[in-house]
Amino acid sequence: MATKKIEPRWLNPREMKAWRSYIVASRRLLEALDADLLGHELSMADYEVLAQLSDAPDRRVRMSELAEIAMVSKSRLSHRMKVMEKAGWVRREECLEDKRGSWAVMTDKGWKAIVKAAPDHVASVRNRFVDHLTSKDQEDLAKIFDRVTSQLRDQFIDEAAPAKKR
Amino acid sequence: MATKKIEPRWLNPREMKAWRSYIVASRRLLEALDADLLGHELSMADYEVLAQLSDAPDRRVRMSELAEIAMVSKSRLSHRMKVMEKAGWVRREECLEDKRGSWAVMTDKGWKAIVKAAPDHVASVRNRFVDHLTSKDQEDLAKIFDRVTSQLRDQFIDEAAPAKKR
DNA sequence: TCGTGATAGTTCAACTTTCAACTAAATCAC
DNA sequence: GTGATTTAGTTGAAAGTTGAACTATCACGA
Repeated sequence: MATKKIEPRWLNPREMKAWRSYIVASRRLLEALDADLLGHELSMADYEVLAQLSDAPDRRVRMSELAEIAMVSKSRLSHRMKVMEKAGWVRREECLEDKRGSWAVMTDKGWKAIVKAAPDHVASVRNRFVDHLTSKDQEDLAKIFDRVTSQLRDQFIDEAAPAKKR
Repeated sequence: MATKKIEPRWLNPREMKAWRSYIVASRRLLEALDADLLGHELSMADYEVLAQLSDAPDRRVRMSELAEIAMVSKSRLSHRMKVMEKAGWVRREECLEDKRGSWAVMTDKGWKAIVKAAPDHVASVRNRFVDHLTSKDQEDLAKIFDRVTSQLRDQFIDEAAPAKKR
Protein backbone atom coordinates (compact mmCIF):
# COMPACT_ATOMS: atom_id res chain seq x y z
CA MET A 1 0.00 0.00 0.00
CA ALA A 2 1.40 3.34 -1.01
CA THR A 3 1.36 5.67 1.93
CA LYS A 4 0.37 9.08 0.76
CA LYS A 5 1.49 12.08 2.76
CA ILE A 6 -1.40 14.31 3.59
CA GLU A 7 -0.66 17.99 4.05
CA PRO A 8 -1.57 18.70 7.68
CA ARG A 9 -4.25 21.26 8.37
CA TRP A 10 -2.44 23.60 10.72
CA LEU A 11 -4.41 25.66 13.16
CA ASN A 12 -5.37 29.14 11.98
CA PRO A 13 -4.72 32.03 14.36
CA ARG A 14 -8.18 31.90 15.89
CA GLU A 15 -7.98 28.18 16.49
CA MET A 16 -4.47 28.47 17.84
CA LYS A 17 -5.50 31.20 20.21
CA ALA A 18 -8.38 29.17 21.57
CA TRP A 19 -6.24 26.09 22.01
CA ARG A 20 -3.34 27.89 23.69
CA SER A 21 -5.58 29.92 25.97
CA TYR A 22 -7.29 26.78 27.04
CA ILE A 23 -4.19 24.74 27.62
CA VAL A 24 -2.31 27.44 29.49
CA ALA A 25 -5.23 28.30 31.72
CA SER A 26 -5.92 24.65 32.45
CA ARG A 27 -2.35 23.94 33.50
CA ARG A 28 -2.25 26.96 35.78
CA LEU A 29 -5.71 26.36 37.13
CA LEU A 30 -5.08 22.77 38.11
CA GLU A 31 -1.83 23.84 39.67
CA ALA A 32 -3.56 26.50 41.75
CA LEU A 33 -6.39 24.21 42.83
CA ASP A 34 -3.92 21.56 43.86
CA ALA A 35 -1.92 24.10 45.82
CA ASP A 36 -5.10 25.28 47.54
CA LEU A 37 -5.88 21.74 48.66
CA LEU A 38 -2.41 21.18 50.08
CA GLY A 39 -3.50 22.44 53.48
CA HIS A 40 -5.89 19.52 53.70
CA GLU A 41 -3.21 17.04 52.67
CA LEU A 42 -5.13 16.29 49.51
CA SER A 43 -4.46 16.33 45.81
CA MET A 44 -7.22 17.01 43.30
CA ALA A 45 -7.23 13.34 42.38
CA ASP A 46 -7.59 12.19 45.97
CA TYR A 47 -10.26 14.79 46.56
CA GLU A 48 -12.18 13.47 43.60
CA VAL A 49 -11.99 9.93 44.92
CA LEU A 50 -13.20 10.95 48.37
CA ALA A 51 -15.91 13.21 46.96
CA GLN A 52 -17.29 10.42 44.80
CA LEU A 53 -17.14 8.03 47.69
CA SER A 54 -18.92 10.47 49.99
CA ASP A 55 -21.68 10.87 47.43
CA ALA A 56 -22.39 7.18 47.10
CA PRO A 57 -25.17 5.38 48.97
CA ASP A 58 -23.80 4.31 52.36
CA ARG A 59 -20.56 5.91 51.27
CA ARG A 60 -19.42 2.68 49.72
CA VAL A 61 -18.56 1.90 46.12
CA ARG A 62 -17.00 -1.03 44.35
CA MET A 63 -13.37 -0.40 43.49
CA SER A 64 -13.85 -0.63 39.74
CA GLU A 65 -16.76 1.75 39.73
CA LEU A 66 -14.91 4.18 41.94
CA ALA A 67 -11.97 4.12 39.57
CA GLU A 68 -14.29 4.90 36.72
CA ILE A 69 -16.28 7.74 38.27
CA ALA A 70 -13.19 9.29 39.83
CA MET A 71 -11.39 8.98 36.51
CA VAL A 72 -8.29 7.17 37.70
CA SER A 73 -6.85 3.84 36.64
CA LYS A 74 -7.59 0.80 38.75
CA SER A 75 -3.93 0.47 39.54
CA ARG A 76 -3.67 4.04 40.68
CA LEU A 77 -6.78 3.75 42.78
CA SER A 78 -5.39 0.66 44.44
CA HIS A 79 -2.25 2.54 45.41
CA ARG A 80 -4.04 5.63 46.61
CA MET A 81 -6.47 3.55 48.63
CA LYS A 82 -3.56 2.00 50.44
CA VAL A 83 -2.33 5.47 51.39
CA MET A 84 -5.75 6.76 52.36
CA GLU A 85 -6.41 3.60 54.31
CA LYS A 86 -3.26 4.26 56.29
CA ALA A 87 -4.56 7.77 56.92
CA GLY A 88 -7.75 6.21 58.24
CA TRP A 89 -10.02 7.85 55.70
CA VAL A 90 -11.17 4.73 53.93
CA ARG A 91 -11.38 1.04 54.49
CA ARG A 92 -11.76 -1.92 52.18
CA GLU A 93 -14.34 -4.61 52.70
CA GLU A 94 -14.67 -7.84 50.85
CA CYS A 95 -17.62 -8.12 48.54
CA LEU A 96 -19.93 -11.00 49.35
CA GLU A 97 -21.87 -11.02 46.10
CA ASP A 98 -18.73 -11.21 44.04
CA LYS A 99 -15.75 -12.66 45.78
CA ARG A 100 -13.31 -11.20 43.31
CA GLY A 101 -14.41 -7.73 44.22
CA SER A 102 -14.13 -5.37 47.14
CA TRP A 103 -15.89 -2.34 48.47
CA ALA A 104 -14.24 0.98 49.09
CA VAL A 105 -15.85 2.35 52.21
CA MET A 106 -15.49 5.83 53.65
CA THR A 107 -14.78 5.96 57.38
CA ASP A 108 -16.12 8.60 59.76
CA LYS A 109 -12.71 10.12 59.82
CA GLY A 110 -12.71 10.29 56.03
CA TRP A 111 -16.14 11.88 56.08
CA LYS A 112 -14.93 14.50 58.51
CA ALA A 113 -11.90 15.17 56.34
CA ILE A 114 -13.91 15.73 53.19
CA VAL A 115 -16.54 17.81 54.99
CA LYS A 116 -13.74 19.98 56.28
CA ALA A 117 -12.00 20.28 52.92
CA ALA A 118 -15.08 20.85 50.77
CA PRO A 119 -15.84 24.47 51.67
CA ASP A 120 -12.27 25.52 51.04
CA HIS A 121 -12.19 23.64 47.78
CA VAL A 122 -15.42 25.19 46.59
CA ALA A 123 -14.14 28.62 47.52
CA SER A 124 -11.00 27.86 45.59
CA VAL A 125 -12.94 26.71 42.52
CA ARG A 126 -14.93 29.94 42.71
CA ASN A 127 -11.94 32.21 43.20
CA ARG A 128 -9.89 30.65 40.52
CA PHE A 129 -12.56 29.86 37.98
CA VAL A 130 -16.32 29.92 38.39
CA ASP A 131 -16.69 33.45 39.71
CA HIS A 132 -14.93 34.78 36.62
CA LEU A 133 -17.61 33.38 34.33
CA THR A 134 -20.93 35.02 33.54
CA SER A 135 -24.02 32.83 33.55
CA LYS A 136 -23.82 32.78 29.80
CA ASP A 137 -20.18 31.74 29.92
CA GLN A 138 -21.14 28.89 32.20
CA GLU A 139 -23.79 27.67 29.83
CA ASP A 140 -21.54 28.02 26.82
CA LEU A 141 -18.72 26.17 28.52
CA ALA A 142 -20.93 23.33 29.61
CA LYS A 143 -22.24 22.93 26.09
CA ILE A 144 -18.81 23.01 24.51
CA PHE A 145 -17.15 20.62 26.89
CA ASP A 146 -20.05 18.21 26.88
CA ARG A 147 -19.63 18.06 23.14
CA VAL A 148 -15.91 17.39 23.54
CA THR A 149 -16.52 14.62 26.03
CA SER A 150 -19.17 12.85 24.02
CA GLN A 151 -16.96 13.05 20.97
CA LEU A 152 -14.11 11.49 22.90
CA ARG A 153 -16.37 8.71 24.02
CA ASP A 154 -17.56 8.08 20.46
CA GLN A 155 -14.00 7.93 19.21
CA PHE A 156 -13.06 5.59 21.98
CA ILE A 157 -15.92 3.28 21.07
CA ASP A 158 -14.83 3.50 17.46
CA GLU A 159 -11.31 2.48 18.37
CA ALA A 160 -12.37 -0.31 20.68
CA ALA A 161 -14.80 -1.82 18.18
CA PRO A 162 -13.43 -3.73 15.19
CA ALA A 163 -15.13 -1.14 12.96
CA LYS A 164 -17.68 -1.96 10.30
CA LYS A 165 -16.98 0.95 8.09
CA ARG A 166 -14.95 4.01 8.82
CA MET B 1 -8.84 36.89 66.98
CA ALA B 2 -12.15 35.11 66.91
CA THR B 3 -12.36 32.91 63.86
CA LYS B 4 -15.83 33.15 62.46
CA LYS B 5 -17.13 30.36 60.35
CA ILE B 6 -18.39 31.63 57.03
CA GLU B 7 -21.16 29.71 55.38
CA PRO B 8 -19.62 28.47 52.13
CA ARG B 9 -21.22 29.57 48.89
CA TRP B 10 -21.86 26.24 47.25
CA LEU B 11 -22.09 26.04 43.49
CA ASN B 12 -25.56 26.38 42.04
CA PRO B 13 -26.61 23.81 39.42
CA ARG B 14 -25.49 25.94 36.49
CA GLU B 15 -22.13 26.59 38.03
CA MET B 16 -21.71 22.99 38.99
CA LYS B 17 -22.58 21.85 35.52
CA ALA B 18 -20.01 24.15 33.96
CA TRP B 19 -17.32 23.12 36.39
CA ARG B 20 -17.93 19.39 36.05
CA SER B 21 -18.23 19.51 32.28
CA TYR B 22 -14.96 21.34 32.12
CA ILE B 23 -13.07 19.11 34.51
CA VAL B 24 -14.30 15.85 33.02
CA ALA B 25 -13.62 16.91 29.46
CA SER B 26 -10.20 18.21 30.36
CA ARG B 27 -9.12 15.00 32.06
CA ARG B 28 -10.30 12.90 29.14
CA LEU B 29 -8.92 15.26 26.57
CA LEU B 30 -5.44 15.32 28.03
CA GLU B 31 -5.55 11.57 28.32
CA ALA B 32 -6.49 11.19 24.67
CA LEU B 33 -3.88 13.66 23.45
CA ASP B 34 -1.21 11.91 25.46
CA ALA B 35 -2.25 8.58 24.06
CA ASP B 36 -2.13 9.98 20.54
CA LEU B 37 1.47 11.13 21.08
CA LEU B 38 2.60 7.77 22.38
CA GLY B 39 3.54 6.62 18.90
CA HIS B 40 6.17 9.34 18.81
CA GLU B 41 7.53 8.42 22.23
CA LEU B 42 6.41 11.75 23.58
CA SER B 43 4.24 12.99 26.40
CA MET B 44 2.35 16.26 26.16
CA ALA B 45 4.84 17.83 28.55
CA ASP B 46 7.85 16.72 26.51
CA TYR B 47 6.14 17.84 23.34
CA GLU B 48 5.58 21.25 24.84
CA VAL B 49 9.26 21.52 25.79
CA LEU B 50 10.42 20.54 22.33
CA ALA B 51 7.86 22.74 20.62
CA GLN B 52 8.94 25.78 22.59
CA LEU B 53 12.55 24.99 21.93
CA SER B 54 11.92 24.59 18.22
CA ASP B 55 10.20 27.98 18.12
CA ALA B 56 13.06 29.85 19.73
CA PRO B 57 15.69 31.77 17.77
CA ASP B 58 18.46 29.35 16.82
CA ARG B 59 16.43 26.71 18.63
CA ARG B 60 18.17 27.54 21.87
CA VAL B 61 16.73 28.80 25.12
CA ARG B 62 18.07 29.30 28.59
CA MET B 63 16.95 26.53 30.93
CA SER B 64 15.01 28.80 33.27
CA GLU B 65 13.15 30.45 30.47
CA LEU B 66 12.36 27.13 28.87
CA ALA B 67 10.97 25.87 32.15
CA GLU B 68 8.78 28.92 32.35
CA ILE B 69 7.40 28.94 28.83
CA ALA B 70 6.91 25.18 28.79
CA MET B 71 5.21 25.38 32.18
CA VAL B 72 7.31 22.82 34.03
CA SER B 73 9.39 23.17 37.16
CA LYS B 74 13.11 23.70 36.78
CA SER B 75 13.80 20.43 38.47
CA ARG B 76 11.48 18.58 36.19
CA LEU B 77 12.98 20.20 33.14
CA SER B 78 16.42 19.21 34.30
CA HIS B 79 15.37 15.58 34.61
CA ARG B 80 13.52 15.51 31.29
CA MET B 81 16.44 17.15 29.53
CA LYS B 82 18.67 14.38 30.73
CA VAL B 83 16.34 11.85 29.17
CA MET B 84 15.91 13.77 25.93
CA GLU B 85 19.64 14.35 25.78
CA LYS B 86 20.14 10.62 25.95
CA ALA B 87 17.66 10.27 23.10
CA GLY B 88 19.79 12.74 21.14
CA TRP B 89 17.04 15.33 20.75
CA VAL B 90 18.65 18.10 22.77
CA ARG B 91 22.00 19.13 24.05
CA ARG B 92 23.13 21.47 26.79
CA GLU B 93 25.71 24.16 26.27
CA GLU B 94 27.31 26.35 28.85
CA CYS B 95 26.30 29.96 28.86
CA LEU B 96 29.18 32.37 28.40
CA GLU B 97 27.35 35.53 29.47
CA ASP B 98 26.24 33.97 32.73
CA LYS B 99 28.38 31.17 33.94
CA ARG B 100 25.71 29.84 36.28
CA GLY B 101 23.43 29.25 33.38
CA SER B 102 23.15 26.90 30.46
CA TRP B 103 21.46 26.77 27.11
CA ALA B 104 19.05 24.11 26.05
CA VAL B 105 19.73 23.49 22.38
CA MET B 106 17.69 21.41 19.98
CA THR B 107 19.69 19.00 17.82
CA ASP B 108 18.93 18.12 14.22
CA LYS B 109 17.60 14.83 15.40
CA GLY B 110 15.31 16.63 17.83
CA TRP B 111 14.15 18.93 15.06
CA LYS B 112 13.34 15.96 12.88
CA ALA B 113 11.45 14.32 15.71
CA ILE B 114 9.26 17.33 16.39
CA VAL B 115 8.67 17.96 12.69
CA LYS B 116 7.53 14.39 12.39
CA ALA B 117 5.30 14.51 15.46
CA ALA B 118 3.73 17.90 14.86
CA PRO B 119 1.29 17.02 12.05
CA ASP B 120 -0.05 14.08 14.03
CA HIS B 121 -0.37 16.16 17.14
CA VAL B 122 -2.20 18.94 15.32
CA ALA B 123 -4.53 16.39 13.78
CA SER B 124 -5.13 14.99 17.22
CA VAL B 125 -5.86 18.41 18.70
CA ARG B 126 -8.31 18.99 15.86
CA ASN B 127 -10.01 15.63 16.13
CA ARG B 128 -10.34 15.71 19.85
CA PHE B 129 -11.04 19.37 20.39
CA VAL B 130 -10.72 22.24 17.95
CA ASP B 131 -12.85 20.85 15.15
CA HIS B 132 -15.77 20.51 17.54
CA LEU B 133 -15.80 24.23 18.20
CA THR B 134 -17.47 26.86 16.04
CA SER B 135 -15.57 30.06 15.33
CA LYS B 136 -17.67 31.73 17.96
CA ASP B 137 -16.88 29.00 20.46
CA GLN B 138 -13.22 29.53 19.79
CA GLU B 139 -13.46 33.23 20.43
CA ASP B 140 -15.56 32.75 23.56
CA LEU B 141 -13.17 30.16 24.93
CA ALA B 142 -10.12 32.30 24.32
CA LYS B 143 -11.76 35.20 26.08
CA ILE B 144 -12.87 33.15 29.07
CA PHE B 145 -9.62 31.34 29.61
CA ASP B 146 -7.51 34.44 29.12
CA ARG B 147 -9.55 35.93 31.90
CA VAL B 148 -8.93 32.92 34.09
CA THR B 149 -5.20 33.03 33.45
CA SER B 150 -4.81 36.72 34.14
CA GLN B 151 -6.80 36.33 37.32
CA LEU B 152 -4.53 33.52 38.42
CA ARG B 153 -1.53 35.68 37.75
CA ASP B 154 -2.99 38.56 39.74
CA GLN B 155 -3.75 36.29 42.67
CA PHE B 156 -0.27 34.89 42.50
CA ILE B 157 1.22 38.37 42.60
CA ASP B 158 -1.06 39.14 45.52
CA GLU B 159 0.15 36.12 47.40
CA ALA B 160 3.79 36.73 46.63
CA ALA B 161 3.68 40.37 47.67
CA PRO B 162 3.54 41.23 51.40
CA ALA B 163 0.13 42.82 50.74
CA LYS B 164 -0.66 46.43 51.42
CA LYS B 165 -4.35 45.99 51.88
CA ARG B 166 -6.50 43.03 51.02
C1' DT C 1 -19.40 -30.09 34.39
C1' DC C 2 -15.85 -28.78 32.10
C1' DG C 3 -13.08 -25.51 29.88
C1' DT C 4 -12.51 -21.10 27.88
C1' DG C 5 -12.48 -16.47 28.21
C1' DA C 6 -13.70 -12.28 30.67
C1' DT C 7 -13.64 -9.46 34.92
C1' DA C 8 -12.03 -7.61 39.75
C1' DG C 9 -8.45 -6.26 41.93
C1' DT C 10 -3.51 -6.27 43.41
C1' DT C 11 1.41 -6.24 42.82
C1' DC C 12 5.95 -5.50 40.87
C1' DA C 13 9.31 -3.02 38.33
C1' DA C 14 10.25 0.81 35.59
C1' DC C 15 9.71 5.35 35.08
C1' DT C 16 8.33 10.17 36.35
C1' DT C 17 7.61 13.92 39.39
C1' DT C 18 8.35 16.52 43.55
C1' DC C 19 10.73 18.73 47.21
C1' DA C 20 14.52 20.09 49.62
C1' DA C 21 19.37 20.49 49.68
C1' DC C 22 23.21 21.83 47.30
C1' DT C 23 27.00 24.38 44.27
C1' DA C 24 28.39 28.13 41.85
C1' DA C 25 28.02 32.49 40.06
C1' DA C 26 25.89 37.05 39.95
C1' DT C 27 24.07 41.14 42.21
C1' DC C 28 23.32 44.30 45.76
C1' DA C 29 24.31 47.38 49.75
C1' DC C 30 27.38 49.69 51.97
C1' DG D 1 35.91 45.51 47.65
C1' DT D 2 33.38 42.35 50.73
C1' DG D 3 29.79 40.10 52.95
C1' DA D 4 24.84 39.00 52.36
C1' DT D 5 21.33 37.75 49.24
C1' DT D 6 19.45 36.21 45.12
C1' DT D 7 19.45 33.53 41.00
C1' DA D 8 20.66 29.42 37.74
C1' DG D 9 20.67 25.03 37.57
C1' DT D 10 21.44 20.16 39.24
C1' DT D 11 20.97 16.32 42.28
C1' DG D 12 19.22 12.55 45.28
C1' DA D 13 15.76 10.55 47.82
C1' DA D 14 10.99 9.88 48.46
C1' DA D 15 6.59 9.64 46.63
C1' DG D 16 3.55 8.91 42.85
C1' DT D 17 2.16 6.80 38.47
C1' DT D 18 2.03 3.40 34.79
C1' DG D 19 1.48 -0.91 32.43
C1' DA D 20 2.01 -5.54 32.35
C1' DA D 21 1.76 -9.73 34.77
C1' DC D 22 -0.58 -12.23 38.06
C1' DT D 23 -4.38 -14.50 41.20
C1' DA D 24 -8.88 -15.48 41.97
C1' DT D 25 -13.45 -15.67 40.68
C1' DC D 26 -17.25 -15.51 37.57
C1' DA D 27 -20.07 -16.50 33.37
C1' DC D 28 -21.12 -18.83 29.43
C1' DG D 29 -21.48 -22.36 25.91
C1' DA D 30 -20.90 -27.17 24.43
